[in-house]
Amino acid sequence: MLTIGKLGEAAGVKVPTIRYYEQIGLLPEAERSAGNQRLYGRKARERLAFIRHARDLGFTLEAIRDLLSLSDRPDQSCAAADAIAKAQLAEVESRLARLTALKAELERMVVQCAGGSIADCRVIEVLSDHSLCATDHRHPESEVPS
Amino acid sequence: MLTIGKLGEAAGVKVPTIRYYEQIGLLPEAERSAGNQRLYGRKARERLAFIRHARDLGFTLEAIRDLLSLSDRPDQSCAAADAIAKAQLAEVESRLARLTALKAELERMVVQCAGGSIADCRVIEVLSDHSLCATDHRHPESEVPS
DNA sequence: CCTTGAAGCTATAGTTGCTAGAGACATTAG
DNA sequence: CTAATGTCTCTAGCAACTATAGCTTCAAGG
Repeated sequence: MLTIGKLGEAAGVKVPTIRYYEQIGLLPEAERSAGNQRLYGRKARERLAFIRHARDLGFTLEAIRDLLSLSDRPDQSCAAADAIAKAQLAEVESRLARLTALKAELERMVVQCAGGSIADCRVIEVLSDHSLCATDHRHPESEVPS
Repeated sequence: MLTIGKLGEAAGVKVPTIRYYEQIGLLPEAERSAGNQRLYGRKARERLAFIRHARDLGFTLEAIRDLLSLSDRPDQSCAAADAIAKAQLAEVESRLARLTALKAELERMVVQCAGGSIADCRVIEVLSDHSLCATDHRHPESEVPS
């Protein structure tokens, strides 16, 4: 049995994050020692590793909640899990596309900056005037996931 | 002079967002009409367009605050603005790299899912066991901007 | 056995960048 | 003139944590 600190170290998750996951019901309430400290066994370790890995892959906690409840029913169809993963893939692809466009525009901005004074700064200028953007494209919705 | 609604429409920014920008000091306090409604002139329009454009390019509000205060002093060196833009570019590039890796992994997960039952689901399996990832790479820090 | 320092506990509040709601007043179209 | 928007302020909520305060428990050294 591991204490919360050891578990966090093992899984690469910070201690308050583990407590947070318990609080929102993503992890079950941990067993407690005589002195009221949380103790974790193999199952909790595996569940946390699952969560961590899915977070690394960009799944939201909501999606992870769904995936976890699916993995608790191994006899059912895999379609739902597949759908969640596909949605996540689509999301990642769309973010990639947006970021790629942003990168191009930022690069142009930075390259054109001759290092003079603010008055001639391309960076400020481009930001001030959208029409100075390379093409007449409208900007992507936003680079930050909604 | 525009009302807040017209301004928002013109700039592609929602009304509460404009009020929020004013509240956090990104926009100056607006003039008011006799009936206490906000009124905006050319300068406010330009400033909001600047903010909107910078947000579209992924700059944080903090970075935008800096860029705005730079653009208010047109005689100074452009180096600071350049540095902010370069930092943003680096951030975007790193996110791109991470997302590209995620995409590859998600694609593998999805492709390998044969559509059987959860017990054989690659999606769940890969999430459960990091060692099933294609290579022995450690995952990127996180795909979500910190 | 006792002390000290690290690690754990709870609870609350802060972060970023908004968004949504309530309830009241202002403006405008018909 | 009335009804429908639009705007006002204020507060609370979202994701996914992170940080703080003030306490208790635990493990190791003297």
